[in-house]
Amino acid sequence: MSQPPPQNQPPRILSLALPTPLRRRFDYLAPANSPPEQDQDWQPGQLFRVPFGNQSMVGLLLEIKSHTDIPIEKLRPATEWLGPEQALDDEQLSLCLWAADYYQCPIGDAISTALPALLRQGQWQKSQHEPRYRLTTEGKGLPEGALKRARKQAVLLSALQQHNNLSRAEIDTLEISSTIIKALIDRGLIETYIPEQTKSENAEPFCITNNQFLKEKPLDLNPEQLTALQQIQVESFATYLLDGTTGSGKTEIYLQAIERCLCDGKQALVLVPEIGLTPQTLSRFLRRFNVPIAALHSGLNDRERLDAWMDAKNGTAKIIIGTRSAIFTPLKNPGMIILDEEHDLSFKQQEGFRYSARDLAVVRAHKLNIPLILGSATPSLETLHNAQQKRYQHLRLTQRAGNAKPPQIHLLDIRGQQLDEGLSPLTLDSISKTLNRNEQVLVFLNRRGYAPTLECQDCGWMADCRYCDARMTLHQSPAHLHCHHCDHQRGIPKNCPNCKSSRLHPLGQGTERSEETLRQAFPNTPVIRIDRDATRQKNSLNRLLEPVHQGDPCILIGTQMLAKGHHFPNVTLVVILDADAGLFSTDFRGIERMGQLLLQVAGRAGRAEKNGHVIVQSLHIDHPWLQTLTHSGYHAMGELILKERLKQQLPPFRHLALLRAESKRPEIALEFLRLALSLAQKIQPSSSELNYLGPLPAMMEKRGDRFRYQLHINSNQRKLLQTLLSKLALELEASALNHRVRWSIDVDAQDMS
DNA sequence: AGCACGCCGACT
DNA sequence: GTCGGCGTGCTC
Repeated sequence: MSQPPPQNQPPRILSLALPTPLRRRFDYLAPANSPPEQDQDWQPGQLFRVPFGNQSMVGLLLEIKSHTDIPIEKLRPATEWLGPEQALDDEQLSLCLWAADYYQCPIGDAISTALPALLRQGQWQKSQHEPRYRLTTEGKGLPEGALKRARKQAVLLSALQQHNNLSRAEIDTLEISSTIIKALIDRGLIETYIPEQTKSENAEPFCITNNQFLKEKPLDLNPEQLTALQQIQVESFATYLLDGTTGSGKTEIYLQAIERCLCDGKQALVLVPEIGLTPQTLSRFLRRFNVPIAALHSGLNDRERLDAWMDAKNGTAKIIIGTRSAIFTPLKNPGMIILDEEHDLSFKQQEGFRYSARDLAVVRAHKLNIPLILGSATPSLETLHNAQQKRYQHLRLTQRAGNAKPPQIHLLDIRGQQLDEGLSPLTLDSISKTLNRNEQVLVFLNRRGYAPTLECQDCGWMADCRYCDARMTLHQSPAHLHCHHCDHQRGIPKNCPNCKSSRLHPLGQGTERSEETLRQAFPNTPVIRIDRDATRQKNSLNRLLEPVHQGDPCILIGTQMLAKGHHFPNVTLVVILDADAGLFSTDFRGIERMGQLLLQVAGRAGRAEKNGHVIVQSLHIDHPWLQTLTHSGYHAMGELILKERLKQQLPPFRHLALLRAESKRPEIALEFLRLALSLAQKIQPSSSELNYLGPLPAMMEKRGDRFRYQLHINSNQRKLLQTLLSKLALELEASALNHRVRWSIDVDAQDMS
């Protein structure tokens, strides 16, 4: 096919990214006995199998070079070229390289995050139409522990219960032979099927409009929505902040913007927070559009994920909906990126490759020259600041769609009040009145378990975690003490370990306890608890919420799981039990978080025709931020906090990176950070442009039996910070302490804990 | 990260 | 006498 390469050409050296935490690229010679003309087809983004130490790995080609700094005798030939298909196209690769550089992460880590697991292992084979195995209805109805005597059959059944469906190759990894499979098929417990592509629900288009992509008529927009939609230019890059209160119809604007994108023959990439990708969210897209939609959610197995990825890559899928990592999805005809609830913390990965999908969305949209829409009712201060600086176009929606009015927020002073297990008499009275009107109540308490701790009433002892600087939470069902920071669990002591007293009592309120109290106070009303413990089983959230959607009077009690994405049209009263938790946080973002959470929860009230009320119980109702938030709204509070941040030179006015270190031995972690500081000072002495703070203990110094410290590095120039961090990371990696501590760099850290 | 090599305690 | 603890060093 191509010309043979000229003679006497210097050796071609393959520079690869490998899945190791080393901040290096690895150079290899061409695979032995590869036909010489083949290297004409080699391109960055392709995969090669290579020997690494005494193991074999799949690496991604970054560059073909004729020269290397590594002594030539150390180079080993690659084992095998895995073919002309690019695992990452040029655009994705450049995004990964940018991100690895910006977030100070080894290139291999970044690429591993961007690739579906099967690709990472070099398993390309497309299996879109390969048959898969799944349980039949009969197989699903089988009680646990059935088939005791047929061990292998039981293994396959439980694997299918866990993964929904498996391919032949996946079954083979369980070392299960085809006779076993056949036996189960013969017994009618499992069956094969050909997986279909994700299609829109019931394929016949409704076609009310003359638009072939729609099967449902778009909703009418109010003037505000119309203005916002008209300002969104689909032809070129711009970032839009779609800033609208809960229920103001942001989703409808997304849908109509996507419609324009589809008409241009382009794809839309939609990112939602981790908990946001509920079946309801997805079904709204499926109802509206008559095009293939790929959903990248956590329930997919490796094969399904790869298939969805391939659909996006070859352009079959027109709309791609996914969570954080979906920002790396390949797009054949990219037309638009939408990122909903942009303030949500789940867009920032908190470990390993600590990227922000929101910030990468800006970078990617810019490179692709396509629009990006960031949506939120409570935008992060970074984003508000960018909007103020005119880097983002600020589109405001202030009216609620339909006739819904914004909920009224009442601050309720609970100082000196006789509380019934955390509920004030006035609160109980309001709940009662609401229920009598046949309406529903939502009680928000961001603390699961029965009580935050167990206390001895004689000597003051409290149930501390052995491994953390924290109290163990008391749980009632099942009864145990549980550390929410390290997952350590133990039984509940009968007597105080300190003074042997038997007067051990729960201290404070958790959702379990509030549930109990509310049940006692309102014995004739269903009380439904929603938190991680109550919704552990698959689909239990939907099952629990079913009666709520029926609309009959009930009380919902739960954690922040209730704050996101749900619509409860008949909830007219929201009670926030403990608003003070975020008020005095040591994290400078604590107050911003509290405001967001409070408004997100408040937004659940009164979404239909009925007016909503919000009661915020607080010991500090005079607190200026709480006052501003409730009387003047989120944006006024945002302005206030931004002024404070400017004064203190905190983000978004300065860029902040954290160097974290942890070790079982505190002195080693501290020693590491002191070394880091002295190395850093040599590279970039402190000045007004860039300075250091620390080493400081983390907010929770000991966690999971490790002592944690951090060095804060902040700068007014992103470039300066980045250059310093790159050099520093290399020196730290080469240092003798490298392996003796767990350390990481967190650029634009969101969670300082 | 893995994985090897290497030098000191409690076990068949 | 060995198994195995984790300190140290290397991976193109």
